[in-house]
This record gives sequence, C-alpha cells and structure tokens, in this order.
Amino acid sequence: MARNIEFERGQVLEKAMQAFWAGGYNATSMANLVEVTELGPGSIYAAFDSKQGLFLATLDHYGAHRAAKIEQTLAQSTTPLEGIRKLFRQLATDSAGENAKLSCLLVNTVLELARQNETVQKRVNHHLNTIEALFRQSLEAAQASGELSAEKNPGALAACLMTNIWGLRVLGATGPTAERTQAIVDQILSLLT
Amino acid sequence: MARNIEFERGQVLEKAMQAFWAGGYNATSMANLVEVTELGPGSIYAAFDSKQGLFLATLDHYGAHRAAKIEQTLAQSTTPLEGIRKLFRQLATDSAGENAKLSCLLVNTVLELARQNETVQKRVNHHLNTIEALFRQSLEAAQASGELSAEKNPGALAACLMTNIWGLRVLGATGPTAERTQAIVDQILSLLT
DNA sequence: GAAATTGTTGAACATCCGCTCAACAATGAT
DNA sequence: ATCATTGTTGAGCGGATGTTCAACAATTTC
Repeated sequence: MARNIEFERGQVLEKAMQAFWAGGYNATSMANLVEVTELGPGSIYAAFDSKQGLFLATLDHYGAHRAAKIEQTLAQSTTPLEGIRKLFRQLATDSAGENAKLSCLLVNTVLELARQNETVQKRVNHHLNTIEALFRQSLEAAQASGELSAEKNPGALAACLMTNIWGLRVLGATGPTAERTQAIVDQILSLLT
Repeated sequence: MARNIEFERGQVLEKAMQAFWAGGYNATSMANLVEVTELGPGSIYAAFDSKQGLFLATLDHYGAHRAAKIEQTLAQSTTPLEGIRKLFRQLATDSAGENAKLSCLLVNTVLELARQNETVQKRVNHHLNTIEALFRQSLEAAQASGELSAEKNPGALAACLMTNIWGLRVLGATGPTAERTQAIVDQILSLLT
C-alpha cells in the first residue's frame, strides 16, 4: 500500500459545511475552504474533485444529519402529531434565535444553486423528499390511530408542511421576533386539526 | 447644462433585474450587466455607484412592480378573500410553470444576500412588509364584512400567508408538478375558512 | 464659436478566482 | 534497504472579477 490519509472526512465535511452554510456557495472561496478545513488545495481536490464536489458532499452530510434528527424527534414523541408539533415549535424558536440567519443549507441551495444546476437540484430534492416522507409516515400513523381526521390527505398535508418549513426558513433569515414566529407556527399547526 | 443621459433608467433597471433574477447576485458579473444593459461600465458606475447600488435599485424596481400587481389583483376581485384566493391559485400555476425556477427576486435575495448584508436586508424587508400590509388590509376588510370569521387574527394570518408565499417560491424552484402545487395551495387556503 | 459642464467609452488595473502539478513525505511490499 | 504507491504541500497558472479614469462626445451658456 502507501501513505494514509491524514484527515478525518467527517470533520472536514463538517467544517466545509459550516462555511458553505454561513456564506453560500458562490461567496465561499476555495481559499476560505482551505483555511477552515486546514487542508491544502491539492488534498481537497484529490478527495472531492472540485469545489462543487466538496459542496455536494457537504450537502449529503447536512441532509443525512438533518433527516436523522427529525426522525429521532418524531420517534421519541408520545404521538405522531405531537412529534410534528414539537418540530414546528422548535422551528419557531430557532427562527427567532441567533442562528436563524443561517436558515437551512438545503433551502439556501435550492434558491442559489439548484435553480440553475441540475446535478445540485437532484441531490437537494433527494434530501428534501427523504424528510417529506418522514412527515407523511407520521401523518399516516396519526390517521391510522385516529389522532388525525380521516378526511385529511396525508400526502398533501406533508407537502404543505414542507412548504411551510421552507417559508419559516426564509422568515428566519429576515430577522423576525419570537412573537411573530410563534404566531405563524400556531397558524400552521391549525392545519392538523 | 451639459450632455443628456442617453439611456432610460426604467429599461436599464428592467434588464439588470432580469439578469439578477435569473442568475442571483454573486453569479451575475459586471460583464453580464454591461452586456444586457448595453451601457459601458462607466455609465453604470456613474448612475448607480457600484454593482450593489445597481442591485438595490433593481430590488426597488422589482418590489414596486410586484406590490402594484398584488394591489391591483386584490382591488379588482369581487371580495377580499376571493382576491387572496386568486393570488394563491395563480401562485400555484406559476410555481409549476416554465418560469417557476426564477422564484421571486426578493425571496432569492433574502437567502443569498440579506442574511449577510444589513443594507440589503432592510431594503428587502421593506418591500416584503409592504406586501404583507396589503394582505392584512384585505383580511381586515374581509373580517369587517363578515367574510372572514371574527375569531381569526388578521395580523397573524397575513404573516402566515407571507410565509406560505415564500415556501411556494422555494417549492417552485424545486421543479414540482402542477398537481403538487395545487394540492398545497388548497391546504393553505383552508386556513381562511 | 469658445468655454464649461456633463455623459459615454473602453482599455487597463489590482485582486481574487478555481484549479494544477512538480516536488516531497510517508507507508507497505519485497 | 529499495522501490512502488499514495498523500501532502504550496507556489503559481490562466482567466474572471469589480472598478477606475483619461480621452472623447454632446449639450448649454455666454
């Protein structure tokens, strides 16, 4: 064999992700990425091919982490709908917090990059669809147990909840008050009753 | 006096706006703007100070045009709620159309630029607040006429509608089907009943 | 028509961009 | 110990970036 890789892929992805998340794709330069990852340009290109390759890897890192967190919250709740309510109340808090301006890397990427780049589009959509499926499963479970009215459409409701999450991410970036974010989430959650 | 300006400000702003709208701020270069506006770099800098100055002017152009369109649609409708429904049904159609990927310049700007730039943030928020006020006025009018339940909160509802518009703009950029966008809008409009 | 003022032009500037590659370092096989 | 293989390093590449400015053009004043 030969020389071993010195860096840990997960740590590099985490640092690159935070840079892209805070600055966006275009405004984050390779020089920035070299600085935060503490890798040489050559090592980055050997491992990820290009700036876009590194970005796609950070998208996967972010998407997997985010879906796991949502799945965990839904699984740990007393009932399916309670899990969804908990997620949206957390979103209300986060969207008025100090990290609200970060928004969500997936949503930021939809508007900055995925609109123009089919490769990025497919990758982002895959992660968004994974999350939407978690909501749909919870809504179907709620319907099966009678917690959600049989007249509701779980698929349409899940799609609508995703749209509202995206809207809340934009809202967070506008710098809203906590009262505002909570009033909006209260309206959204009334869709479940 | 002296030599007159040769270009029409409105036409230049329209062309620059379309470039920024389609490409985003960072990915639209001064070379692009020189090409689409058919002005020399010097003329652009004399009229708008900088790339950011031109961008802020296009934001105002876009915001004013957008608010006027919404105000007109609301004013021409038979009832206040019918106006809001019409706007959202149009949004469902547009978000599945060929121009859906453009999204909305204001929303795109919130996530790409306003997160990091206070000047841009204030300008975008001003235009968004203007539009939100139109919705709130329509909801208050609907409540006054009995079309909207007295138990509803027009302010919170207007804020929630804005959040949903932003979500629909993100949705449009993901390339959804017409069935999907209409199912989501149907859910949103159920908030009004 | 000369002077003063303002608008237009486009070449050029310093800087930054994403990316490459030759030189060197570390590891395992023989 | 030598060699083959792979990882790291960082100076440097060609090109793009936002911006400037001296030269020129048009218009008004006197």
